[in-house]
Amino acid sequence: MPQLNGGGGDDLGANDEMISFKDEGEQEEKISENVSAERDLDDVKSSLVNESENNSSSSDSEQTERRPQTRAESESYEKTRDYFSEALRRQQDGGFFKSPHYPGYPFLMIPDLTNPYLSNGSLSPSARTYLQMKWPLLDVPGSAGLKDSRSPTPGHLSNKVPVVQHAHHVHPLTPLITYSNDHFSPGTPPSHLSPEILDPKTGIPRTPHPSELSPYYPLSPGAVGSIAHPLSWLMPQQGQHMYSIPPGGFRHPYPALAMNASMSSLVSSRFSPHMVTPPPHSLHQTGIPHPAIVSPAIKQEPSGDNISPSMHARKSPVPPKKEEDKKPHIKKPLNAFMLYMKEMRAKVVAECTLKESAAINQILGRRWHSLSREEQAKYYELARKERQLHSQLYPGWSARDNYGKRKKRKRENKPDSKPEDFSIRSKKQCVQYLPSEKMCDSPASSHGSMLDSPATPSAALASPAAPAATHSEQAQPLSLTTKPEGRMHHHFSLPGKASGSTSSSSSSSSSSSSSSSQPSIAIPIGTSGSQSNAPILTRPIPFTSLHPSMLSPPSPFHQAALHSHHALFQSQPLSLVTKPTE
DNA sequence: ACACCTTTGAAGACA
DNA sequence: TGTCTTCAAAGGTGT
Repeated sequence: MPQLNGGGGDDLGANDEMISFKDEGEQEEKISENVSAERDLDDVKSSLVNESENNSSSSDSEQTERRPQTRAESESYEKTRDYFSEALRRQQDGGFFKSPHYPGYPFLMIPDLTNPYLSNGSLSPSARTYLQMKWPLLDVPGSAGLKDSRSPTPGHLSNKVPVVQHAHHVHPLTPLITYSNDHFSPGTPPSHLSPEILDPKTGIPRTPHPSELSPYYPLSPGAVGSIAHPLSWLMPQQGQHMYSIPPGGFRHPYPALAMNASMSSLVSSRFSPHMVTPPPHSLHQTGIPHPAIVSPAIKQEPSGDNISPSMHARKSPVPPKKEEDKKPHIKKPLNAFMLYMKEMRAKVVAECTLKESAAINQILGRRWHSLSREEQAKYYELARKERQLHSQLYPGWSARDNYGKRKKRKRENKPDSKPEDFSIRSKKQCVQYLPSEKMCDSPASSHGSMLDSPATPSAALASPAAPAATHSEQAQPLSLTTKPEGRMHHHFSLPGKASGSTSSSSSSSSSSSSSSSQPSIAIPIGTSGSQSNAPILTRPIPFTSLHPSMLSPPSPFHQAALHSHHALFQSQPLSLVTKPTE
């Protein structure tokens, strides 16, 4: 990731981005994790699909739409996918995208001007903010989705549908690749089969000029050709928009909303006339708003966003005069973790039966730490671009503008906070949020601040300074096992109430309300100290988690120990604490 | 209806 | 400068 910083004049504060350090052992552990987890995950996914078929029609259609219907199809699909994956690799090697900084992002996002900035995924497909260009022929299952696109599937009408993905050869970012096939209109040629884009004026397919790929970002020129579009990250995977817009569309009350030529050309160049319907609210290209804009009226009102684009077209929006008075809510640009979270949420949801975002986020946080530095760097870079784009769109915007927009987030003064508690900082609480019955992964110990890295992600990559910390435990294969096994004796099995001592001591009683009903084993381990929330382990505690080496860069000795330790735990698939061993 | 929960990171506020 | 707070996403849960 040489372009991460490169002194490229990033004036957006990207230089202070931190990347959690992961030692080398984690890489191979991750590989092992993926390999070992894939089988289990596939099984679980299958079961999840079966469940979902009975549970939710939307989920059903989503799942069936993306998954092979039969075993024969599945096998064929697997083979085909492998084949194309290989082809993809060759293609990448061939330099189709030269020196891909983001080998996992072989897609282009197509903004959809129809209704690009609705706030949630409960929208029709046309409301998608960006469509994704996929690698040619890579997206085999997508064709299935494509053929079904004629009938609006609930899959893109709801963002709550877990999207099952195959774990094989799945880059952490691939959800973005596979999710939006059905957003190509039925009559549209399979745009994703070709990297070419359509001229917005003529509609003639043409090959995108490299300069068009990312004219937003003058910096990191090396990434321009490889990163499809920074705005692609504004397009969540489940038909959800990263930002919202007022139902009446944007009227760019702020001069900042007027995009400069390069921006508009970039956006417009992404559009296929087949895919873009006339803007229902006379949205000019130069008026393309950043989806961060959210009308205060609808910001907290998902239902209000569910107005279909057609409705927008039909009924005249709210008198613009009124909205001019209101200052639209410009959301903060997403940070790296948020980008990661948006992307991986569906996958985690699909892998687990968890639905609660709090629990999912714990898993995501853990996975975030288990990411390799390179992988994290991608998100840091994209977050940086996100911020830059945001700043370009809204030069005068400040995060302070959003202060107070939310109603009282946290209880500032927790009456029960104990002085000796490591949760002195009131921000976070040590709560084992994951229901023990459904736990598919234990939350990560939060040691982000502990993993202080050099000033830039790239620097972080070059000179890891973070401790080995709990990554050995973090990199445990994601297991969805729900039945206790013999391995259980490896960890500090405690009665379910044992967590009470931990959570009660480190968290407010109120905060544990959601998890109190399902007590899970929570064992605090060595904490970062700088991070407020105490890590809760619900797995066998790796000795490295407690080892002093976690507080310092691993020495070769420690690395060797870690490796052996990793091997040990790799041979033992993560046993989840599903119920107290009693 | 709305806040909470949970995660990390960015940015602002404040001492 | 360092610490703390707020917000960004998400969606189930609780009030």
